[in-house]
Parts: sequence; C-alpha cells; structure tokens
Amino acid sequence: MSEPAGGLNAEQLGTYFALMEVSSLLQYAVDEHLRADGDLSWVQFQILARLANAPEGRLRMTDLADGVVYSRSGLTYQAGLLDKRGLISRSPSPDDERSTMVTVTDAGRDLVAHVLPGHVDRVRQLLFEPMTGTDLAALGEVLGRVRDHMRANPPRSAKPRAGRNRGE
Amino acid sequence: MSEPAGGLNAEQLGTYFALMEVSSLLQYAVDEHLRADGDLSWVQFQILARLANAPEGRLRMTDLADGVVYSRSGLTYQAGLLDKRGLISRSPSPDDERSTMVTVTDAGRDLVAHVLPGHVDRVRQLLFEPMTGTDLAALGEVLGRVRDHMRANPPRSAKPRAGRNRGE
DNA sequence: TATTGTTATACTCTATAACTATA
DNA sequence: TATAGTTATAGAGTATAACAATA
Repeated sequence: MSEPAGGLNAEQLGTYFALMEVSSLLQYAVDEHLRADGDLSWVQFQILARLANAPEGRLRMTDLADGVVYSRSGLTYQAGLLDKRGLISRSPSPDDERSTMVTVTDAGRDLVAHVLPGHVDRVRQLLFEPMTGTDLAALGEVLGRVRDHMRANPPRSAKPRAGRNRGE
Repeated sequence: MSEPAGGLNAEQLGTYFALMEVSSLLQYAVDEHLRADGDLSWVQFQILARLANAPEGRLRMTDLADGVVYSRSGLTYQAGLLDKRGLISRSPSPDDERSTMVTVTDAGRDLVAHVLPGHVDRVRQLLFEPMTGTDLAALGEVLGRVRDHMRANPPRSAKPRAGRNRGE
C-alpha cells in the first residue's frame, strides 16, 4: 500500500480499495436484509426499484439491462423469476414488435414498499451515519461525475454482439 | 428518486445509488481485464494482492477471509484453485496447529506484478480521471471513515458459527 | 467446549452461443 | 443485415452443514 504501484499513488490506491471495500460490505449487508425480508436478491430489488420509479412502471428489457449492470440473458433469467412470482409482467411492445415491455405489478410495488424501510435503514446506518452534510454533498457530487464518466466510456456495456470490440 | 423514501433524502438516495453503480461498473471493468490478462477473478486478485502486501507474504486463512469479504468455505475453494496453479502455498502454522498459513509463491508475486500495471491503468482511467486532487482527498477521507465504521459494526462478518446471532 | 480449516452437497447465478422474430 | 429477446447449456461461485483436529 505504500509504493506508487505503476500509476496510482498511495492515496489513490487507498481510496480505490476503500471504495471497493465499502461497496462490498454495504452490498452484503443490504443483500442479507433483502433476502430475509422479501426473498429478493440485490439485483432483483434493483430491477423492481427501477421499474417502480419509471414513468408508468414499465421499461423495455434492453433499457433495463442497460440500467442495471447486467447481461441480457441474465436479465431474462431474473425477469423469469420475478414473473413467476407475479412481481412483474411482460408483454410485447406496441411500437416495436421485437421489444418486450416489463411492468411492475401491484404485488411488485407492494413488495418494494414493504422492503424499502428496512433497506433504507441499513444504508443510513452503515453508509451515512458517519458522514456530515458536507461529506455527503461532496461524495454525491464526485460519484455522480464519475458515474457519468464511466457510462460515457462504456466499460462493459460494450454490446456482446455488435461485432466491433471482440478483442480475441 | 424524489420522495424521501423512508429515511433517506433524495441526495442520500442518489449518492447511495451512485456509489453502488460506480463500484459495480468499476469491478466489471477490472474483472474483465484481470481475467484476460492473468486468468484471475477479482477475488483471486485481492487474495494475492493482500498476501503480496503482508509482512512476509503470508497470512492465516481466517485473517485472509476476514480481510476479503468472504466466507471460509469460499476462501478454501479459492485457495484451492490458487494452490493448484502454484500461486500460493499452504502449510500448518507453527504457533497454532489448527491454523493454516497461506503464502504467496514467486509465481504468485510475478503474476500480480504482471497484471498490476494494466489493472491500475483501468482504475485510473475510469475512477480517477474525472477527479481533482481535492476530490480525491475528500473521497479518500470519507470512504476510509465509512469503512472503519462498517468494520466496527460487523455487518456480515458476524461469525457463521459463534452461536449467538442465529436469528432462527 | 470453542476455534480453525476442509469437504460434500446443493443451489444460484452468469456467460456464451444458437435461435426466432421483427425492423 | 441489424436488433430484441429467449433458450439451452455449461461452468463458476457460494453457502450450509457436517466433519476432523487442535486449543
């Protein structure tokens, strides 16, 4: 942790590791709660939460996969599970017959509402408790900027098929 | 993202999601590189890196599992893989016959050294490029504090066996 | 009795590629 | 031909519980 390993100084390296450690610990804690309280994985919760926040509770499969950091087949698998449980429904898009629109059902919204308080509680306790208002503002601003930067240079959303960047 | 969902205001919620999104995107990018360049998963790299940074390149299994966010059986599995590839070696501890000491081999160190430049390069490009020095200092300070806070209130390191918090 | 580590097992998840259908 | 989504398959990873050995 002390030598300038290649291109990052000690401060950068430490920050990088702290970021990964914090998010990892947070995700474990949150995942644990979601499973216990709503039998949901972190990814499933994200899917439902995004849908619940979407204009009419509906999104295209592709947009959903793009939002959540996920492969298409992975999303199909998860959507299948959520569908089976009646938390979402899928139907062909009227505009584009190829597309599938995913919609949160009332049961899905209820489940999110049921799980959210405890979820938010953990996040506050673990992540925000040791932060001041200034910390929060700074953190939010920087992370938002970094996220936009990462989204701009698609790091893994590089389409699995669009045959251009298959390195090998 | 607008209503004060239970206990977090919009700013907190946005920061929370940004944190998870950033770490998720970063991990995918880094993982991709590690696999391509060294046939290592993110967890395996972490194990090797921690060992390479340890006093004599050696740590107890338990300490290693505790450092990496991992279950014991999971670590045994990963250690088995790394052992098979000759990247680490395991031997009973002289002090405590129950313990196993894990040591990085020269091959393990070489692999870390081989992979590190490209690894660090991705991190710099994705995470640090859009940051100023002030951002970095603030981020590092806050995240370090949060990590210590999380480690203090063991969120998932709650020992699997130590029979006290088995809720059911 | 408590702790360290391993193993066996069962399961979840994920990615790849092949496939269908529509644009 | 390109895009949206599904499916089949195969593999990696993870957790649980049972186990053996030492403290």
